[in-house]
Amino acid sequence: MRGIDLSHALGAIAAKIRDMNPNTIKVACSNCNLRELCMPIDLSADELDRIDAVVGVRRKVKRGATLFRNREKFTNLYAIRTGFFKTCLIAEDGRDQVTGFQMAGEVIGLDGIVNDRHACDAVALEDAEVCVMPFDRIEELSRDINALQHHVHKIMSREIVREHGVMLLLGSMRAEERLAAFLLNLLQRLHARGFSRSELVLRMTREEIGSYLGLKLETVSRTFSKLAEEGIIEVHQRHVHILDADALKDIVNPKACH
Amino acid sequence: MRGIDLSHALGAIAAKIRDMNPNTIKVACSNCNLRELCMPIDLSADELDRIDAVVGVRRKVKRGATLFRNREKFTNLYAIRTGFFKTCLIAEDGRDQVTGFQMAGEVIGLDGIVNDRHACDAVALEDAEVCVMPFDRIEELSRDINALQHHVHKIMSREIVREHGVMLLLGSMRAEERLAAFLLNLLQRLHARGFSRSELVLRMTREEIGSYLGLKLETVSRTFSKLAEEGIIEVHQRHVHILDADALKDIVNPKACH
DNA sequence: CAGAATGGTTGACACAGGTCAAATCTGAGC
DNA sequence: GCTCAGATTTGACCTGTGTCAACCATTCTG
Repeated sequence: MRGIDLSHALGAIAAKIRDMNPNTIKVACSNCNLRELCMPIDLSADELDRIDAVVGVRRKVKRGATLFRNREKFTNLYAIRTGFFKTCLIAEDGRDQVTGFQMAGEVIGLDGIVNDRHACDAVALEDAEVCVMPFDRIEELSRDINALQHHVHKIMSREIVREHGVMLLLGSMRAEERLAAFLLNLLQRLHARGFSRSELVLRMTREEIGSYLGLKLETVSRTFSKLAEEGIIEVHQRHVHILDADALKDIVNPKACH
Repeated sequence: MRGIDLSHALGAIAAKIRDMNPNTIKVACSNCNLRELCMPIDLSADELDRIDAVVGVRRKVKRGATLFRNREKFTNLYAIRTGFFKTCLIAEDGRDQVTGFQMAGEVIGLDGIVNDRHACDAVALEDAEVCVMPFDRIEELSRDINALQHHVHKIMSREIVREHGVMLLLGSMRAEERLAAFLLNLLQRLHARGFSRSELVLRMTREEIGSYLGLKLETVSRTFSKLAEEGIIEVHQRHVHILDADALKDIVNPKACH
């Protein structure tokens, strides 16, 4: 199959570029969940090459542009290389619900598999680059490579579990708890990527945070101010400094005695 | 492998029993989503047999009993044969969030794949019977049978999309809209199983509905009463009669002019 | 069949968060 | 550097749900 050889070659070139650029290496490998899709643990060099070939093609997405849209034909999953996305559902009556924020190393597009059409919009919140992974090629390869097969399943299962958590948040938490849980979640994911555990820059507006958390933007703003007054965080626009992470955890989980 | 032969034999016996009992046939096949897992379209007789073998073992779950519990080791997916389940998440501080209700033909347990432990409790809301499907056997078989592989992916993707919908509901709808959406969703699923489009029996308490919808039980009760006053439904305990389905749709989606 | 337990309904009232509005801040583009 | 649309903050007020409590209905149990 020429297609495979071609993308294999592209993969090899990409690997060379990665070797030359420390930042890219970091995102693509050791500090990156992406590894879970294209490099499950215990992979032979050959298997790794074949997976790399699938992940060969890249695509840039400008801030504000969509990676895919609701109802669009589904063909690819996307692994985020750099940048930050939101996924959102727009109801017929115009209501717009942010269903998630995705950062480097995360996989986006799983919603499209059921009906062969995407079921939400994916919008870049800053200039981004993604690895395009044709889903039929993933299915093909995961028939051969057990570890890949299982990792695809894990990624989907993880998304299901994540959404359970969001349902708990939306269904039973108050505004302050929601925002605290949101911040802790972002911090944890950013920290896993080598960023500070106490400092973060929000890539989204108050309105987008509010949509995700089931709150109005004014409530989000007020809640930020309240947490700041209490000395738990410092907020300067989209820059947030965590002063007391334990206090945040206490807010989310009142009973826990750390 | 003796295990396969044994469960294959069990599968054959089960098939006979199915042939003898019209009700069971109905659930297992034509009117059942379960078909999507154990019988993707376009399957050879041989493939079908092999899949049947995986789905061989059954398990009964009494009303109120759990099929699996949070943190329990994950080994199986379960296809519901008969009965009705809820899945719920119990936070450390005791908050309890119902994340879904599942009925005959639906698959339960996908949350366990990521961490090899279940991430929620599955409780039977009425006496139930499930098909036990060892997940490693499913993975094994889906390497061979492309249609099965794709159907597993679809089932997981469907769950992700369903949860997106719940997020929209929890994040941006008012009590009346939530309840209307909930009723319409149940009706649609029941109708797909051959039940009336205008009549249903709730298997869960007001509190469980409330937990799922992010409302308190009193609000659920009041909202039922309100819809009844408006002549849209009739409620007698857990029996609900839909008098005006269009009105329900209007409530969920105000702008739509049907 | 009585009594208890569970589930459901309804009312009165409180409050978290929504709504509306005004003022300020900010950064992208010119 | 200036400008303007968009983002954020804050205040005042309103409303939909939550909370608490009393009561009713149903089913379970001995």
